[in-house]
Amino acid sequence: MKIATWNINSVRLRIALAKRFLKEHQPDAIALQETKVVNDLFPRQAFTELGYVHQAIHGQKGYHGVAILSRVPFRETFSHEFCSNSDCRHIQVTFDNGVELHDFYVPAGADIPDPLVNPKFAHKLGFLREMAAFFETRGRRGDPVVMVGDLNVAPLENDVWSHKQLLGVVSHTPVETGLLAQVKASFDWTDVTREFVPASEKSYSWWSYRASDWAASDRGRRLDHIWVSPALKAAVKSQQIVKKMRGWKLASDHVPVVVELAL
DNA sequence: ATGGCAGGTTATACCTGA
Repeated sequence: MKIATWNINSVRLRIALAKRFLKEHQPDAIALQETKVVNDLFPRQAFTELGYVHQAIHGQKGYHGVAILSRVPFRETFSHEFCSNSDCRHIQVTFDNGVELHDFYVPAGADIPDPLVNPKFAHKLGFLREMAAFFETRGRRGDPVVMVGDLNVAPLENDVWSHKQLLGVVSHTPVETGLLAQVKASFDWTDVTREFVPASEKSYSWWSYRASDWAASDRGRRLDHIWVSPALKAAVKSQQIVKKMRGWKLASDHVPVVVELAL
């Protein structure tokens, strides 16, 4: 079973890129973030035509929005509301093979890394705390569960282009990476990418639009993650961060991450 | 150290992203 995650930064604007990616990589399911569209206007047909006929969509106007598009059936969909906020930032499905997939879009947190003066940063920290509580409360750690999404935190030193220069920058501050570690511990998650890419090696999934030459400056961050529960750790066969897509015309600033599971 | 871009919106400037 192949699962992909991608912050698509507007599903309507990037439908051609989505088609190209799906044809090339043939995932069984793709989890999207930042779809930026209400459910009624979601381009369902484009995905249906490619075989992704099972669709769990949770969107809102203009911002955020998540969706899971799948070629394999799922029997259940659910969205949990975090921080008593109706933002569309989570959706989960349970496939007929028993695998439960969670798709998250964690708040970015804006610029100032101080929850006392920046309510968006406070929201981000609260969201991460609730994620940890959500999985602690869920229990049943023996279940086959996959958690993917734009977590908006680059946890390790080599998940950013300069650890020292980004320690005070939102996405890599100690309070954020500390909380993400708590989320990871809440379900004994395995960070799939780092099972294959050594911690000593740089790894990014996002490059800013603001660089004049994203590839030359290569100031990236690894914000997009695939985690698996202990029951699935042995089933992980490969992972790929599809870096070349950052260079496609009209690219998202995030690229997809793909995991292959022997299921 | 800084500035740099992109997407959406009852738009044509402003908010958000990270």
